[in-house]
This record gives sequence, C-alpha cells and structure tokens, in this order.
Amino acid sequence: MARRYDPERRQRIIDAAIRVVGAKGIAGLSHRTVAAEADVPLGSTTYHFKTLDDLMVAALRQANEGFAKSVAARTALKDSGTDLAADLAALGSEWLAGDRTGMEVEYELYLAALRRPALRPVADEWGRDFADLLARRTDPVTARALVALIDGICLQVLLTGAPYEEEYAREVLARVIP
Amino acid sequence: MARRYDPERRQRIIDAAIRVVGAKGIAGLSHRTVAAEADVPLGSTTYHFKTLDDLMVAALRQANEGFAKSVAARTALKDSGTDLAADLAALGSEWLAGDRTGMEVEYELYLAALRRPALRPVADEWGRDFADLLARRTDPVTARALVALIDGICLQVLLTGAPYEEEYAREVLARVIP
DNA sequence: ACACCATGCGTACGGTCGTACACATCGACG
DNA sequence: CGTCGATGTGTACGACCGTACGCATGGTGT
Repeated sequence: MARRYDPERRQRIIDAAIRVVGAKGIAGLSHRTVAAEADVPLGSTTYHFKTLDDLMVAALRQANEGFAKSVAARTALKDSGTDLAADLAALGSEWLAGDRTGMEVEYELYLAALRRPALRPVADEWGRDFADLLARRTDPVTARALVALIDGICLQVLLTGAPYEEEYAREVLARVIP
Repeated sequence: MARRYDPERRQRIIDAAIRVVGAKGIAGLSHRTVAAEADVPLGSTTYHFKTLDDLMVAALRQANEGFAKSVAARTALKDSGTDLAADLAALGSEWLAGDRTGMEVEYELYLAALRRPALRPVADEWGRDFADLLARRTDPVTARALVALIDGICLQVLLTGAPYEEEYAREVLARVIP
C-alpha cells in the first residue's frame, strides 16, 4: 500500500469517531464533529470515508475487534474443564463493572444496524463469531441462546443503569446450558 | 379540561410520530417530518411537544401500551396450568411473524433510551411490568431472565432479519424456567 | 528527472433543523 | 358581553449538515 503523508490519518479518524459516539452518541456523529475531534480538516474525513455509514462500519469493526480480543484473552472459555456459565458471567463483569463507555459505544453502533443495512454484516459478525466459539463448548442451539441471554442482560443493565450482578448472570446462564 | 378546536390533534401527532419512526427510523424524526405526516403546521408540533424527547416519550409510552395489551390479551400467561415457555414463544411469534414494523418501532424507541435519559423511565416501565407479570408464574429472578432472553432473541431476529423460530424459542425459554 | 495521482486542504452551496415569536382564533368564565 | 388564556398558524433566523469542487503537495513508478 502506498505510504501517505500521515499514514495514521485514517486510523486517527476512526478513533475520533469512537470517542465522539462515546461522548455524544450516534446522533452527535457527523463529518464535522469527527474532523474536529481528530483535529483534521473536514475534507479529510469525507475523503477517507465517503459516507457516514462507511465511518460507522469502520468504527463498529474496530469496536468488535476490541471485544473479540477480550474474549480471546479469556482462555478459560476454550478450556472444557471450567464452569462455562461462571466464565461468561465474569466476562460480563469485565465489560460492565467499571467504565461502560466502550460497552455503550459497542451497543450503540450494534443497534444502529437496525436501520442501516450497511452495518448489518459487521453487526452479525460479532454475534456469529461469539456463538461459534461457544458452540465448541456446548452445541449451536445453546450457544445462540447464551449469546441472546448475554445480550439481553447487558442491554437491561445499560438501559436501567443498574449495577451488573455477576452471580445472577452466572445462575441464569447456567440454566441455559443443558 | 378545556375543549380544543381539534381535540385529537395531540393524539394525531403521536400517531404520526410512530409512523415516521416506522418508515424512516428515529434519525428521520423531526418536528417538521412529524408535522407533515400528521398534516398539521410546524408550530403545532412544537406547541404540543416542546422538545423531540417529549414526543418520543409519548410515542414510546403509546407503543408500550400496545404491547402491554397484546400481553394482557394472552390470558394463558396468567393461567398457571399452561406451558409458560410455549406461551411466551407464541407471543414472540405474534410479534415477529408478520409485519415487523411495530416491533421495530418499539425497539428503536426502547433502545434510544440508551442515550436519552428522558426515555429511560418509560423504557424501564415495559421491562418491569412484563417481569412483574411473569414473576407471578415463576419467581422474580426467573422472570427477569425470561425478559432478558426474549429481548435478546427478538433483537437478534430483528438485527439479522432471520425468521423467528418459535420452537427454538420455546426450547431455550423452557431451560430458564426451573 | 519528471509526470501522475493519491492524499490533504479550504471553502462554498443548498437543504434541514430547532427555536422563537407575532398574530389569529375560539372557548371559558366573570 | 367582554376579557383572558389556551390553542392554532405562519414565518423568520441562525446553526449545523452532507456534499462537491478546486487547488496544493509530495510519494511513486518509469
């Protein structure tokens, strides 16, 4: 790939977009707000991302990668000797215990796929990859159900602002595993 | 209450807002688009709903009432002699089998609460009322888990555009019920 | 060396938005 | 009957937006 004057430009724009979504939500995302946050001129954002959808796709992809890493780092998930429900509940704790900004950004972009077809393939990716991983510990049906339940629990925590209850999550996740 | 020239004006604006969200999503919701859809002047929407949040609150409240009615109409949910998991799976089928517009509107407004504190109390209401109803058939912990799982399943169906699989839903919902 | 082109930059245009405000209209009530 | 407030209507303003476009710049390949 050809070198650019600012080889990090594109990446810095994506990072700025994620910060903007974290601070003001998708409604506050525009070529201008991102350009200001990334400290680049307006024309630069429109050059690298022709439409806002393109930018959101890139941001969601990057957010997904972050979560995929946090899953991959939890090696216990692949070890068939551990308590799967407890491992998943602990993962939720990692996501929701401290600063929730990353989680809010992930869900905001994830849910934006409802109305933006361009985001759907990327949103699907996350759920499918996660389910595939879990299917290796259980079976495809259970894996899908676990992902759905985790989704629902996280969503309710984010929506109500309530604290995440790891023990409750472990208990109900365990029920889904046959 | 004092009679107005158009006593239905406020209600017609809410109905129009729901149609707009169904057609163009929350991103397409504005005082002007709603005014056009309701066939009232711009000043009328701003008079009845000072901010867009006010309008969304009214719309979400009305959408919630619609779903609450569909739940209340399913008397089997209150009859302790029936298969609760099957009843809930059938309810999901009613929501997702045919036209999904209503469901999309509900979730779009529901999820908008992530970034709009004004919507949170109304969004909470729905989940809490539903869980309270289910708690009478099981227990509070199970009820919350059922709502979370249903939420997750519906969300994945809406996001992926996949068909709703009632038998799958029944199976995994049953696992959550102790 | 040189030309080409990806990349970077600044600006302008037309459109939509929230908001505000002045005025019109009609019901309620003293 | 006359006044007042609630409701309805039209218009204007400033802000922000996506997009487009012309020009500058400096790698890259020949």
